[in-house]
Amino acid sequence: MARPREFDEAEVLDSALKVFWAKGYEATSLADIEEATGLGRASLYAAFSDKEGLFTKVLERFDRRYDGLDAILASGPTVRAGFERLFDEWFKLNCTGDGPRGCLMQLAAQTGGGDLPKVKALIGEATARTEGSFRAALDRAKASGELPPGANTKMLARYVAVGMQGLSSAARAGLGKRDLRPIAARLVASTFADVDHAAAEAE
Amino acid sequence: MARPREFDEAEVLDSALKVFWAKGYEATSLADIEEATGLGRASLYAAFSDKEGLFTKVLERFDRRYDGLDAILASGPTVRAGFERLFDEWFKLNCTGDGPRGCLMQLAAQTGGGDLPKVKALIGEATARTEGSFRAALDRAKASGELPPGANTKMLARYVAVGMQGLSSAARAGLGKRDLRPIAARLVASTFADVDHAAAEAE
DNA sequence: CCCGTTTTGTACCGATCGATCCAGAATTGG
DNA sequence: CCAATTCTGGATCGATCGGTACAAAACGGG
Repeated sequence: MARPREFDEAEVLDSALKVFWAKGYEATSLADIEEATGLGRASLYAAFSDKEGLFTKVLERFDRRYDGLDAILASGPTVRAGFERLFDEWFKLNCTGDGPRGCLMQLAAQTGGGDLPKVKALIGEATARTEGSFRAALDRAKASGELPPGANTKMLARYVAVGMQGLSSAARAGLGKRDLRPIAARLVASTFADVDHAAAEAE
Repeated sequence: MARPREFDEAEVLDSALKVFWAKGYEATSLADIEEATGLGRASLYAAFSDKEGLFTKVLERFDRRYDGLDAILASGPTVRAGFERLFDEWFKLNCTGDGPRGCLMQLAAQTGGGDLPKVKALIGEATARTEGSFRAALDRAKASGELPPGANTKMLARYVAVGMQGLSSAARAGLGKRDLRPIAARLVASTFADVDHAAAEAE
């Protein structure tokens, strides 16, 4: 009944994603996006009302990359093995391929449109979801005896999440999988270890 | 012999620091800086040639906040206690007061002027210095028996540094000292603990 | 007291920002 | 073939960007 679109929305979002991922929200201009996507201004604004609207759609799409991670976290023979597999997958997503490194969510949380309310909401939601599934996994570990009964799973979940943010920053700063993998391994190990007891014993 | 300056360079840098710290490099305009410092354009450009020049001076000034940290790291009865004191001080610098939270260096490393060569050099230098002093401290720990002889101090130094980056991100995202202190404590403990042995023993 | 020198306030520069407008191209239903 | 509708390319908008030009203002040396 009318002229059809000449582009695939998913492809456009992927192209825009690369730009935002590489340069951040503020430093990315609509001219950059026009060039990366091949679309004209009018088409962009018709499809995604705003720069902010485009960015939120890009963020939602990026977030979907993590969709399978919860299943991976639950897939291991132990919860700890689940976390190890989770980080393996995380490295595939954020430390390889042609795209930039690190997590776009985390990048956006630091500066990029931190004042944009929708972006802030999306980030908060994603963070809460991540920490929530971490905590659920650690609760399972507590139930199975993999963690001691007194373990503070809320704090430990945040501990892993904060560590992952550190890995993300480091990846963005240029460190590769080779450097970061042992760090991730120790992060996971230290989540399940009685670190204070072990350190006291070592003295 | 000529008209004297009507401003104190250090105060101006501190005012500009707050703006860059809060908004990031790209999102900070010269108009913002004029307003924050009270200076006019001409004075700014006469004193610090560029926006980039101003930012690098600001970064250098920020970096000086960490000057005492190496001494603090070496001040404890044990190396581990030194790290604990270091994080106490780090929290004072990056998690309290009226200023923004988190580390400006880390913020700049993610986006803000990551393409500006001088900024990149400054950040790389600061990172190397931090990891270097961490590693030196861990080597002392190895010599004193606080760490086992086979400990990979280079990796462990990076482990602590990456964890600190995670804390910085989390602080910027809004988490307070109350949330982050136990995480920092576990980070330090896990640096000195034989996490793999301790976790295996727990099973 | 005037001159040389430096700083300061302000107006202004071209470039680019995000966003809008509009005429023409492409499609389907009649 | 026409009408209705949607999409596309390009021109263009006011605002703001970082940076500069310039003249008045504030000093010290002669």
